[in-house]
Amino acid sequence: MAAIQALRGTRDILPAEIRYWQQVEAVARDILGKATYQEIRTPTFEPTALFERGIGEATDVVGKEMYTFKDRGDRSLTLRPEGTAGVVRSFIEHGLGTQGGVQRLWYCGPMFRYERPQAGRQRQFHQIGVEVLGSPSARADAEAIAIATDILKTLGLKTLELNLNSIGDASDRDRFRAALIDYLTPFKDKLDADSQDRLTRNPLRILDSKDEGTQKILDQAPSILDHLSPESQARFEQVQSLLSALNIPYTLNPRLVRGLDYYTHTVFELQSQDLGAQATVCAGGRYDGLVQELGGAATPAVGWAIGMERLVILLQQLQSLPEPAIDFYMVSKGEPAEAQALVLAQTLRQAGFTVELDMSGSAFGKQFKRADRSHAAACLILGDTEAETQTVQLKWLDTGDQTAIAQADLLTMSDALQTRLNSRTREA
RNA sequence: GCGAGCGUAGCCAAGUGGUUAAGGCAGUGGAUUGUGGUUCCGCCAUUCGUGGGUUCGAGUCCCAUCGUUCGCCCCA
Repeated sequence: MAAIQALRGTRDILPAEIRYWQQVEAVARDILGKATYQEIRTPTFEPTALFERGIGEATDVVGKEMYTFKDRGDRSLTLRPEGTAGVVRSFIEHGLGTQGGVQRLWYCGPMFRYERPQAGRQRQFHQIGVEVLGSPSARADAEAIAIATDILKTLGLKTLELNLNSIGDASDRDRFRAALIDYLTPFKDKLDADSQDRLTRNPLRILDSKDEGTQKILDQAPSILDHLSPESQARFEQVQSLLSALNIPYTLNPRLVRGLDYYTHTVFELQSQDLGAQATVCAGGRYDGLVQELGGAATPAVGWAIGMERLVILLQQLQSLPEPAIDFYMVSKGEPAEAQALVLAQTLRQAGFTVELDMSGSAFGKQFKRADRSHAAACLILGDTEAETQTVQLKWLDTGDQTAIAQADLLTMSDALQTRLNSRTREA
């Protein structure tokens, strides 16, 4: 019978890889905690209407990438394709904005989009993201970006490029859209097919077309930055000067536009040269209209999301994380000894040591071979003789030193054992 | 959704239509019946993602299907 395999676009994260995920989560948790961001967990499925209204019905994500289905109560559900809509729904539903002040929230978890899988792009993928709700200040944009770069830099990524743009507010964009259409229409026949199609549907998206011919035409196109209102422009300049004050280098990219409808003003992407076509590791921006769009009080907000799979790919290129260290490898043979070894292993674990118990029942020689391969600091050995005398042999694997210890004394020696273990770690 | 490449063991692979499917790593048994790292010997794919077809003969050619990789699209 054929074995059942993981679905297309889904994958298992095996123990050898999970260490990287845990490292990312630990670093993010620490940095976000220090900036007083609080974790929030929202459901992985939501009413379909939430994403249709939040992300925009005309977007590709909503139009052709959502996992949407009817449940047994005939409700239309969708597996979340991104994190922001759910967090905003929760923010409104629980009145998190009514306490005044700014809500700094972060989340992590799986997202779902029905796309053709590629390296760094799965159908179930994972994001870690933040949402800052309630501040219109440019400082909120700069703080959010600073925290993202801080997390990535702490993880060891030094070569990411920060692309920055402002797409202004709705009326800025209306004016720009008209100017862009005026400019592009005479060139319509020379644009690539996708861009021709977008000229009426979503002309801003033409700006980030990868087609060379289209890019050439765009060289002379009007820039969004020339169509910002004085207020939007001042706001964007403030974001830039704050980033400079934070010593965060960035590249102005007037052609950076986002595929989700809710963005306003600041948009940004952090990209790597080492990921192929899926280069964006972290992206986000301001979304001042979304809370109101979803039925809440008008609330300015900014956020971003990191693609975990892409980040982990980069980390694996960068460094190899060691296997977790084992303090003691428990070798035992013979029925009473094996029982005592189990009890002793539990006692040591409760005292804080990491103990691997060999349950193979194979010859001592084999068990020592495995002990060696486990890179444990020391072996604890129990055979018939030790079982009878209630002792245990302690053998340090680096020097080969071996001494007999009464089982009852092992815990009272734990400080000395810990000292010896620590000195070994320092040498290694 | 579109285009192209690739699927041989847990991993890396050789194999270019001719009969027993190299090799390495890992694993495992023994030399070594209570003491590791080296070494030596043995075992480890009735079968090449799956299903059809062509052929006297298919891992090798053809078709379909599934998976994967790269690009487009999209996006984190």
